[in-house]
Amino acid sequence: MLRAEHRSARGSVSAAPAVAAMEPVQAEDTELGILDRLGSVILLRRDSALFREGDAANCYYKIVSGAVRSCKLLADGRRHITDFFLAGDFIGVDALKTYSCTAEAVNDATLVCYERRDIDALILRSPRVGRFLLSRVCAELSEARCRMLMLGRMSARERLASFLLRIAARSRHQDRDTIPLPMTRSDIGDHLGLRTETVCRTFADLKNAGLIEVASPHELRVLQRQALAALAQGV
Amino acid sequence: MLRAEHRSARGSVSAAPAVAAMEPVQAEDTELGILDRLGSVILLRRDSALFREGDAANCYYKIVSGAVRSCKLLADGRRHITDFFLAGDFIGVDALKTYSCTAEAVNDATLVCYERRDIDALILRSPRVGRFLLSRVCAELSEARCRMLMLGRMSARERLASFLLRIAARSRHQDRDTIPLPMTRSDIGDHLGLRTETVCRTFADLKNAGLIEVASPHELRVLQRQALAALAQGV
DNA sequence: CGTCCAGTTGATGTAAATCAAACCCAGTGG
DNA sequence: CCACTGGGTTTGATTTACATCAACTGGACG
Repeated sequence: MLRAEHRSARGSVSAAPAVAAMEPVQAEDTELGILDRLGSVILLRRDSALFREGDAANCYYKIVSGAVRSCKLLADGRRHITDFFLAGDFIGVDALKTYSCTAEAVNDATLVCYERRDIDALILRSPRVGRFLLSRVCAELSEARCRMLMLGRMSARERLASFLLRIAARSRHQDRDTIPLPMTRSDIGDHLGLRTETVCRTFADLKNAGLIEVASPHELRVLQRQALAALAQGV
Repeated sequence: MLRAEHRSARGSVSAAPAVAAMEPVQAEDTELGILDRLGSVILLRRDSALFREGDAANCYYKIVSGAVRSCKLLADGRRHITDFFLAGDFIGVDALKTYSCTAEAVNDATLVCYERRDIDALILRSPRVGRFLLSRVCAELSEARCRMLMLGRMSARERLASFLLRIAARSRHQDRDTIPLPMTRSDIGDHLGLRTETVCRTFADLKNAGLIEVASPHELRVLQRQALAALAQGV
C-alpha cells in the first residue's frame, strides 16, 4: 500500500522573473546574484510532486517559502524521507541525468526554478557558481553520513533530539527555541526510521523529561537545549 | 568502549610515481590519464588510518588494491561504517575543508594519493576532470540515500541481501557469483546497523533458505540471485 | 601447546513495531 | 447551531525482531 498519495497536478509555473522573490536568505547567496536573473517562480501545493525519482533532471530549485520533502519508496510502500528542505535550501543540485529522489511539498510552497542548461552555461563563465553548487552537494553528503549513523545506531530519543536541533538550526525563527514543524508525525517517522506512534510517544517522553514543550502538533519549544544536544550526540 | 583500535602508524608513503599502479580499472579512468602523472603510491596496513574525521583535507585517494572503510563514531564508541571502498574507487573527493569521516584499511591496501592543490589546478585547465569528480560525489550521495532507506526501513535479511549484491557488483571477480568479503562480521554489522551476532545468524538464515553458500567467513557464493535481488528490493 | 581473536550458536531481554481504540479539531452541510 | 466526517494525533495492550549476555569452536601464531 502506497502511503504517499499525490494530487497528480504539478505546481503551476508562472513566467514571472524571480527577482522579487529572491531576497538573499543565506550569506552565500550574495555571491550568486547572477542566479537571480535566471530563475522563474513556481507555486507548489501541499503534497504535490515537484519531480519524481527517475525523471530527467532538467532543473535546479531553490525554496523561497514552505517546506519540501525528498523521498524514496520501496515496492511495498515503505518510505524513507531522505531530507526536508526549508526556505533558502537548494534541491536537485545533486542530480546526474535523473533525479535520485521524489520531491514533494510538505505544505504550500514557493520555489525558484533554474534551468540546468542555463546554470551549466553560467558555470563555464563563472566558476564560483560551480564551486558553490559543488559545496552544496558535498555538504549534503556529509549530512547524509550523519543521518546514516543516526539511523543505524541511535535510539528513538536520540534520533528525535538530533532531528529537532537540526530543524531548529535551519528554520531561523526569531525565537531560537521555538521549532516550527510543518510536516506530519508520519513524515518525521519516515525520516527517522520510526513509526508515527513511536514519534508521538517519544515526544511525550521528552516532554515528561522536561526537555521540550509541545505547544501544538506543529510547533514545539526547547526547554533544555544542553540536555537535548547531549542526547543528539549520543552522550 | 571504542570498538576500532588503530595501530597509530599512518601508511608509509613512497615517493615513486604512480604510473605503474594505475592501469585503468574503470571505463571513466581512460578519460583521466592526466591524473596518473600526479599521483604517488601509498601502502596502508590493515586497520591503520588513512585520515581521520576532522583532518584537513589535503588529498584525494584512489584505491589500487585492498579495501578501505570510512566510518563515523559516537562518543561512547558506537560506530557506523558509511561505506566500503574497493579497487578503482575514489575516496576523499567529497571533502570540503576537512574530511567528514575517518578512513581505515580493512586489509593491507595500496592507494594512489593526489594532492588537492594539484587537482584543483588541473580542474581549471581541464573541466572534464572537475565534472568527473563531481559525478563521483553525486553518485556517492545517491548511494547514501539508498543506504538511508535501507537503514531506516529494511529488515536484517533485506539489508544483508542488498549489501551482498552491492559488493558483488563492485568487486568484479572473474566469477560473478563469488563474493569476496575482506571485512569482518563486525564491520558488516556496523555498516548495516546490526550486531555481529545478527549478521552471523542472518547469513545462516540465507544459507538455510538456499540463497547463498558460505564457502569461508571471507568468501561466499550466490546460489539464487533472483531471490536475493527480490529481498534486496524489499519485494 | 596455550593464547587470542573472529566467528558461531543458544538463552533471554527489550525497544520499537503492530494492532486497536480514542481523541481532537477543522471543515461541511443539514 | 449542531451533528457528522475525516485526517492527523495520541494513548494503551501485545508482539516481535533484534540486541544482549554467555558459552563454545576453530584456525593462526608465538
